[in-house]
Amino acid sequence: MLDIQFIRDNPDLVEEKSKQKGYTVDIKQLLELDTQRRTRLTQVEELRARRNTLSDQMKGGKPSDEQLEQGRQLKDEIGTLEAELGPLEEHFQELLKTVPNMPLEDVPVGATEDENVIAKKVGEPVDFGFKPKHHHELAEPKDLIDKERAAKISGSRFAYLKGDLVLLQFAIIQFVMQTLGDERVLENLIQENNLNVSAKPFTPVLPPAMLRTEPYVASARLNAEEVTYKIEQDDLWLNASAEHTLCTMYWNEVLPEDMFPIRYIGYSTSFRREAGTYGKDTEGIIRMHQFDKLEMEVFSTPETGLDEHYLMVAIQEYLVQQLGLPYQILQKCTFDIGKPNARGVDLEVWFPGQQKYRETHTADFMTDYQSRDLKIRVKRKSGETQLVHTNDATAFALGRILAAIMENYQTADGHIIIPEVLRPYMQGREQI
RNA sequence: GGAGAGGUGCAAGAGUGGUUGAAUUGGCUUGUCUCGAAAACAAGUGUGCCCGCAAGGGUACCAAGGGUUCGAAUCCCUUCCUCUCCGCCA
Repeated sequence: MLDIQFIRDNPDLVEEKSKQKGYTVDIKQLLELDTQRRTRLTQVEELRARRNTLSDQMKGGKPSDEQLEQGRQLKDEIGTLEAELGPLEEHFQELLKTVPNMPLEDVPVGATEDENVIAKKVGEPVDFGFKPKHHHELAEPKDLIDKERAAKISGSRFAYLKGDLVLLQFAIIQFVMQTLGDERVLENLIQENNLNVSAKPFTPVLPPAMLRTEPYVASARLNAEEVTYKIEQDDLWLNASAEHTLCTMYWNEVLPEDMFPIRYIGYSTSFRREAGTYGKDTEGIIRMHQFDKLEMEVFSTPETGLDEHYLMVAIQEYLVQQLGLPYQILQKCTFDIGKPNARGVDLEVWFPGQQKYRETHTADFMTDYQSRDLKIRVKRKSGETQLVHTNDATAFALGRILAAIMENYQTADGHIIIPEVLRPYMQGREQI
C-alpha cells in the first residue's frame, strides 16, 4: 500500500496519478476517515493511560472500592470507544488498499494497453523463404505436445510436454542458472548500462508452490477472481508465479543492511485459472493453466531499487539475445503497469508462426509499495529502519519461450535447430 | 490420521494475575585502555501507531484472534505453526 503520510501531504497528486492508472479512489473520504480514526485513537489511548496509572496505584495493597469502581468505569468507556474505532480502522485500511502505487515520471500516461510505448526493437525476424509454422504444428509430427490426452485427464489448457521439448526446457533452466550465477555477466551488464548496483550473483531457489491467504494478501498479488486457484480444504493457494512465494519470503522481518541486495532466481510451476480468456490462445502452449517459470526477485535498499529494475531488464534482454530471438521492449503505460507498480516493462519476442510479437517477459518495480504491507525492512548501519524496495522480473516463462524457439528456429523440413548456447546442455546436439 | 510437548526480544533462556517491555547470559554498537588488536571495564541495543517543529511524551505488541478481570506474557476459548513418537507415504 501507499504511505498514508504521502497521501496526506499530496492528496491531489495521488488522485491524479491513480486516475492515470485507471483507479478511481476517494481520497477525500480516505483522509476524512484518517482524521476520524486518529481522533478516536487519541481518545482511546488517553483512557488507557488513565487505566494504566490507576492500575499502578492499585498494585501495592488491596484496591479500595472506589478504585475498583473507577476502573470499571474506565473499562466501559474504553470498550465503547474501541467498538467505534474497530470498524473505522477497518474501513480506513480497506480504502487505503484501493490506492495504487504512484507511477514514476517516465511512465507514459495511457488509458489502454495500446498506449504502451515501444522503446526499442532488437534483431530482425528471419526470412525463412517458406511459410513458417505455428509451434503446435511443428510439435505434432514429433509428438512433443499432447494436449488431447491432457484434456481428457485434466481439462483444457493443460498439456503433456514430451521428449526433446522436455530436454530443451531443462537446458534452458541450466543456461539461466549458469548465467545469473555468473558475476562477470552481471558486471558487464552493469557497466554497459551505467548502473550503480553490485554484481552479486543470483541465488537459485526452489520455492514452495502454495501459500497461505495472509501473506498472499499482503503481497498485493492475490487475484482471486481471475487468476488464482484455491485449495479450500487447507486455506492454501496455488502460486500464479514463483514471485508470489519469493516476495513473501521475508514477510514481517527486519533484515541487516549487509544482506542487500538479495537476489533470487526461482524456478516453480505456476498455476492460473485464466478466467475470462476463453477462446484466446487455444492453440499450442502459450496460455496454460499450468506452466513452469524462472523468475527473478530482488530485495534492495531504497536508493538502488530503480537501478535493480534496470538491471533486470538488461538481464532479460541479454538472455533473449543469447537465444538469438528478435524482440522488442515495451515501456508499459500507466494503465498497464499494475496496481503495485511504479514502473513496468514488457519484453515481447517475435513469433514467426503467428507473425507477431508476443509478451514473454515482464519486469515490475514496486518501490516500497509491496514491502509496506509485507513489512519487510532493512536495518541500516546508521540504526535507521526503512522499508525495502522490491523488484520482480521474468527470466523465462518456459512454455512461451519453448514456443518462441520452435517457431524461430524451424527448418523447411520441420526440424528445430537448437540455439547454440543451449547445445552444451543437450549433449551438443544441433537440432530436434 | 492417533498420542504427547511447546511457541517469550538478534540468540539461548527465566518468568503462572499487578513490582515484567520483560531477569540472566551471549551477540552487536559505542566509549575507555592500546601503536593496533585481543582482553577487561562502562554505556547502549525491538517494532508499529498516535501527539509534537523538535526534545520528548503516550499507547500497543511475549505465535494470531477472541474472552475473563479494576488489571493478562501469565487464566479460558479458537486458529496457526514447530518438535517427538506411532501410522501412512514420494
